[in-house]
Amino acid sequence: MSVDFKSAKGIFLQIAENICHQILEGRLKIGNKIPSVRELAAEFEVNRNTVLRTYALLDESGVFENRRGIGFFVSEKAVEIIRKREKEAFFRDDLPEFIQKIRVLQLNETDLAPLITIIKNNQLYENK
Amino acid sequence: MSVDFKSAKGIFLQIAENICHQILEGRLKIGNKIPSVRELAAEFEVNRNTVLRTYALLDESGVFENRRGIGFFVSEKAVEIIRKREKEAFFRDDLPEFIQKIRVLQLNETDLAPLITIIKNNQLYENK
Amino acid sequence: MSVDFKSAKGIFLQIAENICHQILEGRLKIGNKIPSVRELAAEFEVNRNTVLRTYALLDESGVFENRRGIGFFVSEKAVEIIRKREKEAFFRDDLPEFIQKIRVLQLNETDLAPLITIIKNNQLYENK
Amino acid sequence: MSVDFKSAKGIFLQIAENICHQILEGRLKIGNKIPSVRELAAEFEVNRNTVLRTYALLDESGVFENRRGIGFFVSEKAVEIIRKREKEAFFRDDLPEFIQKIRVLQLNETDLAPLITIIKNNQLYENK
DNA sequence: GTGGTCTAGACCACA
DNA sequence: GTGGTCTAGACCACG
Repeated sequence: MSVDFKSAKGIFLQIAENICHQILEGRLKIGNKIPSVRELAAEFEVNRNTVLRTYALLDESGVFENRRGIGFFVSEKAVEIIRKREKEAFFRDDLPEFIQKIRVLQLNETDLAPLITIIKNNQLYENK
Repeated sequence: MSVDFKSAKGIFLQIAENICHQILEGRLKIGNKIPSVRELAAEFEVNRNTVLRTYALLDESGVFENRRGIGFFVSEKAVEIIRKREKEAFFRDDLPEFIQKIRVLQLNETDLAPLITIIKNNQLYENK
Repeated sequence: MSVDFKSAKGIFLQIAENICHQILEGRLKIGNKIPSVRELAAEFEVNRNTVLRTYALLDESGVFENRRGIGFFVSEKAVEIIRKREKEAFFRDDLPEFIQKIRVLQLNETDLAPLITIIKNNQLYENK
Repeated sequence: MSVDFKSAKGIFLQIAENICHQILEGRLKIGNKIPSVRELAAEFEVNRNTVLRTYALLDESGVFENRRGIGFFVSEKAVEIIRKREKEAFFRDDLPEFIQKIRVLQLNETDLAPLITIIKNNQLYENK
């Protein structure tokens, strides 16, 4: 659990992604208490305000719930909200850009064989 | 041919990509003279400094050739350089990130059908 | 009887309002003993300190009377005090702000029909 | 144009409201450039970050549009968005709370005469 | 010049 | 103890 201070992505966003992935993977479950702002700031060796910004973001978007004077908790709809948000972003931004690149670079089935394998594996996985 | 002023990507980068893609697709050929900074600035409705920055970038990466007092031209190795650079970036950054997202979102063949079609079409294209 | 942990209003204030309204509506009468701090804390599922703060507030504003070693009681002037305080606050703060919003949003008789009905019903109520 | 440093409402929110009202009243029109963060900070005698927060808020909610390196502008849908947001908040929060208060205080037509007059005037205003 | 991020530290209300 | 706001100032990319 660490942060890339050199990345183009803001630290507060990296922390947000980190937390969201923990929720998606079930390491943080619905209703769980999130570490306090001060705790997480210490863990990531980051300023308190940076973590606060992450939490405010996740609070606004409905992933967190805030109980006054107690702290933040994983909201009931957290998984749903995260998955929906990421899916929308994927089909709106990532996929078109990716397609544009393979077109421009004229990449073929051979170049992208591992990608195709992975897509088919996801399929199998789901059918189990 | 336009620019997204709201995008997270720098405008000078958007213009650079635009020009590189024109070169890859053969709309701008080796040896062609590049429009002057002020022309392109007018076309994109953008500050001249922004275009200047794009040109400096493409010049120093070897895509452009600067003939003093005359202007910029598409360098001989432009296509080669661009393709190499973009291909490297694709396999180093874009593809792993894309695969990661597919995994997290558990997308299957059906979700990504259009993508697969495009990859196969690229294959055909190349066999011609 | 419950509390909104997400509200912007402090929880101790929500509880205070709740109690005051019970007094105004006659569900808690003058001279009645107030439940102990720990009882109320259990009922609202709230920290004892929070209830303590509510009681301190109502005590110092004269709504409660503290009989040492016994507990808190609804003071003789409770109804009078609450009504006066809330009325003042209403005409000083709430009403002007409400009018301001009606103006900005250009709300008309139709939009506010339920409100007008309620005001007229209050009239009838009083004439009985 | 000033800010109440003692108010319970955060400064950044007061500034946001201030700007939204200017837009609703037509003093700031669609497409107008907003003063830079630094300018407004100086005007309100407030820290740059505070104004930045206001602008980020209005940007996210679609009231502002951000052109990289140039500044913020009043978005096309600004009026629509503000009006919609305020109307929803009014009917969801303010109106029920207001009704609750006039019920508890048993206020009648006489007490609220000025309010009723204003509602009827809004009606007339609209019919013109 | 523009906005955007981060830090450090003070001060506050609330539980 | 919790989060929330504000300040002051540094540093960055972009136009």
